[in-house]
Parts: sequence; structure tokens; C-alpha cells
Amino acid sequence: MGLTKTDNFTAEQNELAAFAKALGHPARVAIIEYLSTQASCVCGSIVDAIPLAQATVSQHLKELKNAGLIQGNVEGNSICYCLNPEKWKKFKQMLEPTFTHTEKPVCC
Amino acid sequence: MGLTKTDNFTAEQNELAAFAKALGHPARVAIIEYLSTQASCVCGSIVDAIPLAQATVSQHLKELKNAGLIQGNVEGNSICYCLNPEKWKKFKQMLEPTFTHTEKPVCC
DNA sequence: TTTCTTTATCGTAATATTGCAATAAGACAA
DNA sequence: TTGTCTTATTGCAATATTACGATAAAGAAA
Repeated sequence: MGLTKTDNFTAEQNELAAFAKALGHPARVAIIEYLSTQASCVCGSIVDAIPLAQATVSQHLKELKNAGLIQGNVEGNSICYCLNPEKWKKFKQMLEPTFTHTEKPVCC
Repeated sequence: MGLTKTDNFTAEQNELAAFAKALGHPARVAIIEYLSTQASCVCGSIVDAIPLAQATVSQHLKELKNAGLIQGNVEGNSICYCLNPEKWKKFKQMLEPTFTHTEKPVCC
């Protein structure tokens, strides 16, 4: 079908899945890494840093924004994209239990 | 096209994206949460815990296994699925820089 | 105003994902 | 052997994703 049955799962499970899905493409990983390390967050410099067409990068930025992982602020003629600290905090908190659990040896 | 251009990105970026993509579906989040909290890791009990058909759950388990986030061990007639601590450690390490970066206020 | 710059959106083609019924494959029991 | 139990795979339909050229939209600069 190609249609995820979100109703079957909790809001938290769907939100964590949405965060993970947004990060589930190397271009979007590259965008996040860029925003984590560069001072400049102008859209144009992101497009230059990612080896894909401008339209494609814009689409990836939109998905990251929809998931809440980044936010865009209009700055004159261009747009400044930045990481959203609160969402990343939530993302981390949601992964924490599994990270902690996998520090101990598992059952098999 | 629907074809991710993995060649344009580093092996690390592709691996992080693969981890995230594997977690990018609420059913797979639910499976991971189940394995993080339950003692039993028999495939059948996972199928019972996830509100999807057996064939669908099997498919999701396969994707998690392909990404390396879980591993399956044959146990007599059934299969014991468990989290793979090493992959989760790597996953965590790859996310750490962004988690740390977003603890400070961002540029805009 | 016109033009340029920057970013978003549209339209399209190719491919991927999701979900399930049906079935296969494997191990165990009798 | 046959039958049962458990999990994987196949086949299919519906939907989603990826990518890019073309174009639109909106502000800056001239």
C-alpha cells in the first residue's frame, strides 16, 4: 500500500519515527552536519555544500523543517536555517532509553 | 527518480542515514522499544506486540536487521531478536556532535 | 520601474516503501 | 512419514520518495 498506519502507534512513537525519518537520507544528514559545524547558515551556502540541485536541497530542507529539526528565519533577501535545540533535545531524550539499554550486554 | 544518490556522500553519512531510516517508521520504533524493555525477544511475541500482520512485521524486522540495529539468533523452532549493542553505540556516537551542539543556543 | 538574487514550488519520471494474503521453508512432534 | 508451529518470502496494489528542470515569488539593487 505504501501508507504507514500511524493510528496503530502512540504519538511518541510517531514523533520519534518522524525525527528519524527526517534524518534518514544522507543529504539531510549532510545538511545537519553542516549546520552543526558551520557558522553560516544561509540557505545558499547549504545548497553549495550539498552536491544536489537547488530544487532538491530545498525539498530536503523542507522535510527537515517539517520534522522540526531545523528552523528557517528570513534574513533580508535570503533565509537562515538553524538547528532547533528543543527538538534535538527531545530526539535525544527519546533515544536515551535504548542507548542506555544497549550499554549492557543483551540477552542473546 | 526515487533513487538516493549515495555516491555523493561519505560512508559515514550514508551509515548514519541508514540507521535513522531504519528507525524512521513507528512500527520499527515500537519493535525497538519492545526489545529495550521486554525480557522475551522471540519473534512471535514481537508479532503479537505490534498491531500489524505477521508478514509486515517480518518485513520490518528484516529492515532493522539489514541496518544492523538488531540481530536474530535461531533458538530451536523460533528466532530470538535482540538489539545489537555495537551498532547502537555507533549510532549514538554519530549523533553526539549534533546533540552537544544543540545544547548551546544557536545562531538565529 | 527593471533586473538580479535567492528560495520555493510545480510537474514529471523513476524508484522505494508499506501492507497483506498466500505460500514457502524450516524445525520439531507424533 | 505426516502434521504442526514458526518465520520468511512472494506477488501485488496503493502510496511515498527522490531528483531535477522549469518556473514562480519576493526582496534587493540598479
